[in-house]
Amino acid sequence: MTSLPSGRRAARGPLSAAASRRVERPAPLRQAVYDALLELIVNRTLAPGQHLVEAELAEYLGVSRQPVREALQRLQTDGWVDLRPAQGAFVHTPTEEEADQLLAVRSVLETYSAKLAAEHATAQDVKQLKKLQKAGEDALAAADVDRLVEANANLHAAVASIGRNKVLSEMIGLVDRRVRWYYTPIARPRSRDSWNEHAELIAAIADGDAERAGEVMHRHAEQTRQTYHDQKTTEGN
Amino acid sequence: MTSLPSGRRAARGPLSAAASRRVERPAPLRQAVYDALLELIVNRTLAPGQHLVEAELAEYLGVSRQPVREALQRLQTDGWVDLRPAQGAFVHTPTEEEADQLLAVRSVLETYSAKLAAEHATAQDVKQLKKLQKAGEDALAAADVDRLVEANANLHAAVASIGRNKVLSEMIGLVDRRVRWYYTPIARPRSRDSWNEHAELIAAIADGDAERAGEVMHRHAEQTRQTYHDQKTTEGN
DNA sequence: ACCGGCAAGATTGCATACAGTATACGGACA
DNA sequence: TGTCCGTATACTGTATGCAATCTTGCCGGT
Repeated sequence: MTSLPSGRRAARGPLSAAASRRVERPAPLRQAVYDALLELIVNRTLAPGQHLVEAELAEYLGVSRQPVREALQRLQTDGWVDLRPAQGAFVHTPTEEEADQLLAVRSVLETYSAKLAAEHATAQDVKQLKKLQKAGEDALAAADVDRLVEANANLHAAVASIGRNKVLSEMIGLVDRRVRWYYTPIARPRSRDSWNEHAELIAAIADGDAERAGEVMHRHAEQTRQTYHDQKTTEGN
Repeated sequence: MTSLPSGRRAARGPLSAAASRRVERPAPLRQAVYDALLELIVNRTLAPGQHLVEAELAEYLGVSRQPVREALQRLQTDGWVDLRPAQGAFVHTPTEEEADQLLAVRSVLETYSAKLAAEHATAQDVKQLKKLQKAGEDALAAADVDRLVEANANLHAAVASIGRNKVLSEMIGLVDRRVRWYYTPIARPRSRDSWNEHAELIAAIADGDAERAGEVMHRHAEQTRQTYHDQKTTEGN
């Protein structure tokens, strides 16, 4: 793949097949570049610490330096790259300290998110959660790690969105993605426990029991944090 | 003021006066532009909803469109402007809903921050907090609103920084600034109460009592939230 | 052999130029 | 008179160009 799907000039057929009701502003290239680069970072094609040269990325993606610059700057504010003045962009290198801080913040945010979810969840919402839970169970049974990771992310995102606090769920989205990036390379041993906790969580939300939902989520998050920490400290053996 | 202090080409005297030990990379223009624009937004020179034309801002600030664009994009991710594709930037218009969501998130984050502060505070830290508290009391006595607002922000920032969680304190910084922007235009009647709560908070932190510090901060934040809400609902009278 | 200075190449940061889209205005037609 | 359509203008999005700066490697001195 050497260039982006240039959706920019996508010829919109004249009312073709009742498609695209919405006005559909052409998404700026920088967004596509942002997504592409983030993907490359997350899947470690671009390694932590690596120097990202604007011109190279531009050529690789088939665009000019401009959108690349803009994407890199947003990647910086979102914590994925470090931008050193007059030196350029470097893929952010996670430290243990930072990972722990992120896990702590996530724990706090998601605990609150779970409480809100319990307060706001409709029958519809609960149904959706159970569906996501099942997807996770299936992935677990199939031992499909990729699907499991995705199901996990989806479930947490769903809980956040049920809380009806956009600011909160966007924040959780950002933090969560970074945490997973740090966490992924490490063995992920407690899947079974984790999904049991999810079941508990959903039950609490279904009951509208905010206190319990918060408590379960807190335990869940701290469990993860503990696991991460244990992994790290026994790593050198 | 029509142009930025062009620190870029600042002639660095050859080892002049032992100044600048640190390498001191020249701060990119976009950062100066970001600061300038944010100031203009916060002090309402640029009103919510206003269309920000890149060329105008560029001329006003004495730079090209490029750094302005980059600043605007970061202002977007930080929630100060909305960037509509092919239409440009508009100063973000706060909604009541969003304000409440931000207040809720801030409450959660600062509660945690207070707990951390209580766990980590050194004698030095406590001394600093008391100094900030005194600054606030002075401003209160002098009925100096500007200084009071600043003292308030400083105190909260100090508490956050004591917690030794950078991720957390940066987040609080962003959220807090936005909340203050929304909140400021509204009458700020509970200054006295607020600073009494600060005193309680500092006492709890000094005792290293995380539970109590968290509880006080939570009460403090929810109090503010309630005040905001009351103001809003009685506004039309 | 090691250190400091110097020059060449590489890369960023900023400015300018160009292309494409959205909005506003005005005239033709019902 | 009101509405629709076409054109003109304004502004954004992207590309390219230029100057300043950082980095690297080489050379001379010690």
